[in-house]
Amino acid sequence: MSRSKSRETRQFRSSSRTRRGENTGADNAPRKRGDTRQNLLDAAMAVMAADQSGLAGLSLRAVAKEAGVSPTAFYRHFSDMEELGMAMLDEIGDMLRRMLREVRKVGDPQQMVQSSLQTFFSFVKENREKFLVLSRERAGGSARMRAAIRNQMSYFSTELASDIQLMGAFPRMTRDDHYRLASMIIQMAVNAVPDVLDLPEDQPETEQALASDMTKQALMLLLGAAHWNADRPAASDSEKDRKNRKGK
Amino acid sequence: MSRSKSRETRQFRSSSRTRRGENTGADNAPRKRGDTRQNLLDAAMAVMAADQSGLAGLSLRAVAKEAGVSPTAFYRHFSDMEELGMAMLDEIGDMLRRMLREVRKVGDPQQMVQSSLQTFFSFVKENREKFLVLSRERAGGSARMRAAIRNQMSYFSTELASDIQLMGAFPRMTRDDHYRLASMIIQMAVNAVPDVLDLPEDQPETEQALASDMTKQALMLLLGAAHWNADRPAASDSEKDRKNRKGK
DNA sequence: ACATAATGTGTACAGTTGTAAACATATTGC
DNA sequence: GCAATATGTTTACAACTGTACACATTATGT
Repeated sequence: MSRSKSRETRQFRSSSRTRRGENTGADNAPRKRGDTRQNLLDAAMAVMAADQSGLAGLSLRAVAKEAGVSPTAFYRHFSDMEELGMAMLDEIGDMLRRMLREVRKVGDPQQMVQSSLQTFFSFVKENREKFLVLSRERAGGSARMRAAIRNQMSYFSTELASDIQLMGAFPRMTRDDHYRLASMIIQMAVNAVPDVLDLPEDQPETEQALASDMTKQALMLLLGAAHWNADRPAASDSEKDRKNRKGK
Repeated sequence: MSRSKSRETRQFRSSSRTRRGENTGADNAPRKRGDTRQNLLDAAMAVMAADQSGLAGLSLRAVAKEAGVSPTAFYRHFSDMEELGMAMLDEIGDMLRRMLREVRKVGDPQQMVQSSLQTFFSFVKENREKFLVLSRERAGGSARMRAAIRNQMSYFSTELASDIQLMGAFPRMTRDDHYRLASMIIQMAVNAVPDVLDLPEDQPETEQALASDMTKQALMLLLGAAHWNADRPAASDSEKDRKNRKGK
C-alpha cells in the first residue's frame, strides 16, 4: 500500500492519570476512561472523512488508533464494524431530528423555502462528517445499513409531509401526494449534500449560487404541487393511476 | 452484440498446469488471451456486486482471481485500481448514451414520460452491475471518480435539456431553467436506481408501484415547469428583489 | 527470420488486517 | 473490604494485501 503515513504506534496512550475534572474540550483533549465508545465513533467518522473509503472499507485498527485505543478495545463496544455503523446512524438520526425541529420554528410560510434551505446549509456545514457518512452509505453500505438509512429518510419524509399538509397549501393533494412531494424535497436535499460538502469556504458566492439553484428547484416542485390535479379533470386520469394506491 | 463474439476453436489451450485455488466463477468459459483487460473490468464489477464494497475497498488480488489471471497481470492493463474505475466509467458512459439514444426514439410527446421510464427500467435491469457502480461511486468514490461521474451526468443533463427545449413545451423557461429541469429528472432517476436494483424479480407489482410513483414525480416536476414564470410579475422580478419584498 | 514489444506466470517480501488468549486495572454492588 | 463486572492492554498469529523481480510465452514489425 502506498500509504505509510505513520509508522507503528508503540503506545496508544500512556498513563494519563485521571484527575480530569472537565471534558467536552477539543478533539485531542484526553478524555475520561468511559468515553471510549464515543471516541471510537468520532474516530471512525474522522477516518472515513480523511480517507475516502466507505464504512465497509474501514480498518478496525485504524479506527482504534485514531481513537487512541488498542485495537482489541474495539470489541468491548462493538462486535463488528457494521454495528459501529448502526450506532453512527443513531447519532445521525438525532442530528436530523434536531434539524427538523429547527426548520419547524419558521412561522411565515412565504419564507419557508429559503429559511429551510438556510438551516439545511448550516447543519450540513456544522455536521459535515455525519452528512458525509449519510450520503456515502446511502448507496454504498451493507443492505442493513441502507435499509436503516432509508428508514431515517422515510421518517423524515413523513414528518415533513404532515407539516406541509397542516399548512393546507395544497388542498387538492392526497396524503400520498404530500408524502411524495416531501420525499422529493428531501431527495433533492440529500442529493445536494456532496455539493455542499465540496463548497469552498472562502467564497460565499458559490454557495449563493448553489442556494439559488436549490431554491429554484424547490419552487418548481412546489409549483407543480400547487397545480396538481388542477388541470387534469379526466384526461390523464387513467385507470392505471387509480389502481396503484399503496406506496411501498 | 458484445457478448458472444469469440468462439474461435483454437486448440492452443493455455498450459495451465498450476491449477491454483478453487474458482468461484460461475461460467468460466476460456477466453482468448487478449481479452484479459475486459475480463478484469467484468471481474471488478462482479466482485463489487457480490461483495458490497466500493471500488476503493476492492482487492486487486480478488479481482485478478475472479478474472482468472495472476495478480501481477493486473499491472499490464491498469496501473492502479482507480484507473480501472475510470475505464469502468467509460463503459458506463457508453451504456448511458445507448440509453439516451433509445429514449430519443419516442415520437409521441404524450407518452414520453412513461416510455422513457420504461427504457430506464429495462436498462437498469439489463446493466445492473454498471448502475450499481454508478450509484455507489457517485458519492463514495475518490474525488477524481466523483468528478468524472458528475461529468457524465452533466453531459446527460445537457442533452436532455436540449431535447426538451426543442420540443418547445415550456416556452417561458430559459435555457438554464431547462437544464435545471433536466438535471432534476435525471437526479430523480439516479436516486431511484438502488430501489430498482433491490426490486424482487418475481413480483412485478412492486415494480409497477415504483414506476407509478416515479411517473407521478416526473409529472409533478413537469407541471411545475409548465407553470414556471407564469404566475408572477414577469421580467422585472429578479431573485434579489424577491428576497425582501415577498409580502403580497 | 529475427529482434522487440506485449502479455502472461510464479516467487518473494514487507505491511496490514482481524481477532483470539491471557493479563491488568478500574468501577460497582453488597 | 471484597468479589464481580466492565474496560483496557499486550502479545501473537494466520490470512491477506500490493507490488517488485525475474522469467516464459505470444504477437508484431521489418
